[in-house]
Amino acid sequence: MISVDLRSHVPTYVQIVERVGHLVATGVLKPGNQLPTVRQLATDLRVNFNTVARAYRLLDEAGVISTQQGRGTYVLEGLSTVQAEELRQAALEGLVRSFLGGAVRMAFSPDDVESESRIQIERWRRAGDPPAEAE
Amino acid sequence: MISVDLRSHVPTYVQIVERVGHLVATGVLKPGNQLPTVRQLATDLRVNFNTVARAYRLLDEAGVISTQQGRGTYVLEGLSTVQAEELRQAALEGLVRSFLGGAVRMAFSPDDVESESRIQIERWRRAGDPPAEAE
Amino acid sequence: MISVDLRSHVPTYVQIVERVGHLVATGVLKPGNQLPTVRQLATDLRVNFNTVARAYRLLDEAGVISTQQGRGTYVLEGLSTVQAEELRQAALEGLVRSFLGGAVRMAFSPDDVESESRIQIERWRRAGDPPAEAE
Amino acid sequence: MISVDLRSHVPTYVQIVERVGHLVATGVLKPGNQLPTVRQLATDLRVNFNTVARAYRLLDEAGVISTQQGRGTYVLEGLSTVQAEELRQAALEGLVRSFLGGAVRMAFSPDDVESESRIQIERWRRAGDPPAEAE
DNA sequence: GTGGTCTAGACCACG
DNA sequence: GTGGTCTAGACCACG
Repeated sequence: MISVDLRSHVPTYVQIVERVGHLVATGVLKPGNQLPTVRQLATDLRVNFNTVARAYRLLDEAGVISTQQGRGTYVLEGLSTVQAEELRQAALEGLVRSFLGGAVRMAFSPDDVESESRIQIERWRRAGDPPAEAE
Repeated sequence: MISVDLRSHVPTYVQIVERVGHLVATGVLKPGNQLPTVRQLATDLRVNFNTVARAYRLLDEAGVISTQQGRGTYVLEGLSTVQAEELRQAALEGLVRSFLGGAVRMAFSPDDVESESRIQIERWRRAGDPPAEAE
Repeated sequence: MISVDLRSHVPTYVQIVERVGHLVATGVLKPGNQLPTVRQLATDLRVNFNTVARAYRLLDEAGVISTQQGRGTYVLEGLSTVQAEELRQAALEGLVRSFLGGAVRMAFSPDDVESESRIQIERWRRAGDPPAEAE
Repeated sequence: MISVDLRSHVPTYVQIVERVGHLVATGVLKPGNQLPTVRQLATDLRVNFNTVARAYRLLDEAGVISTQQGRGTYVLEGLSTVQAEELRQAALEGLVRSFLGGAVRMAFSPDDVESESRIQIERWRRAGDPPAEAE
């Protein structure tokens, strides 16, 4: 259910945060559900347990999950669907902002950006996957 | 003419590449024009010598400028408007790809992405500037 | 009569020690009274058997209760009101010491600490409950 | 200027966060000042550099310092004395809240707590140091 | 069994 | 030179 791409330049622990955050936000993981243990997920993903622990710690600080010493890690009860949706929306807005920030620094116009985005999103829709990122 | 924001999380050398690339692409820097020396620009921007050197090396490899040992650095003569436009287009495509890659990792749908992009680009068009990136 | 908050960051076994110690100190549990068995209390509180066992062991070591193999666990006969008060006093002193230790590590002055304590204790007196701890 | 107690049960990285936060809050470290490098401070404190890095990361997330890849770590320019004071005040309030929370769980009265606090703070004032925490 | 802290050390990105 | 990421593994606290 959770997978990471070790060759990506996005740190492994960030990928885990994104994946788990997504599963919670979309309701695949429901409030109260136990997450895989730190060591179990580390084994599954073939990464070090510290890497998973770091991701879980960030998710805990973000109020998405609740870590209980010696008992395990659980999706936070208090997180309503509304809140989950808000987290997701905030993440999307941040993503777009940082994208447009890069475009502005390179002096692209809104028209440039809109047209190229339209093309690639359309390709993504058809292919089921977006064009691969350059290495 | 070239400025960088040291507090930004975008690496300094990337900012320099973007700025110079932009100045060339928009014709502010014309073929044959001499760029400031690495040492001069490093002093002006108050950044490390190696940082500017790395940016110039990347621009050289991209065929935007030509570094001539002992003579200085020049905007490439041979760079036609067409080529400049191609470089610019490639940069834009890369930007969009990396944006969509992030969206996929967080499992947003093409619709999600399209609608949020549309909103923020529209805001950018009206304001002249896009929403600020988070710190 | 005994309850714990699993979401609190205070370890479960510490909460049990505190609760039982309190019930004894205030005379709700009197010398000779039998405590629930480890297994019974663990079931009631929905916590691990070992957690209750650890709490009972600490209470035993502190001379508050007496665990008699195969017979059950009892509030100590020999515990006079005076002794109970001494235990209570020792607990309070430990609490204050650890509080002031934290303040010193963060370099607060006695004046800082005294004034903030005064404010919150006053609020507690009026409200019947002190300000909630952060999650 | 920064010291830690490796025998304390308070994690080393938390102690570093507290110390540095304090130095900033009291103006000993001023906005723009560079902090010791991660590796340097680790050597000085005789702890692993990862432990220091973790503390710096937390301070960065808290908006106290600014970490600049390859350049070093600096006290954040934007942090006004007012903000620093607010951070400090919030820390003190949290400390007192968690102290009173413990007292309530053990069923002490406001009077109990006030009187014991008064005694130990007075001792601290006279001795220059508060009573040592139990091991 | 489950998570937390810490170390020693490799390798990398940025300057 | 400076910070970041990751690993392998020890040892601990809590359950």
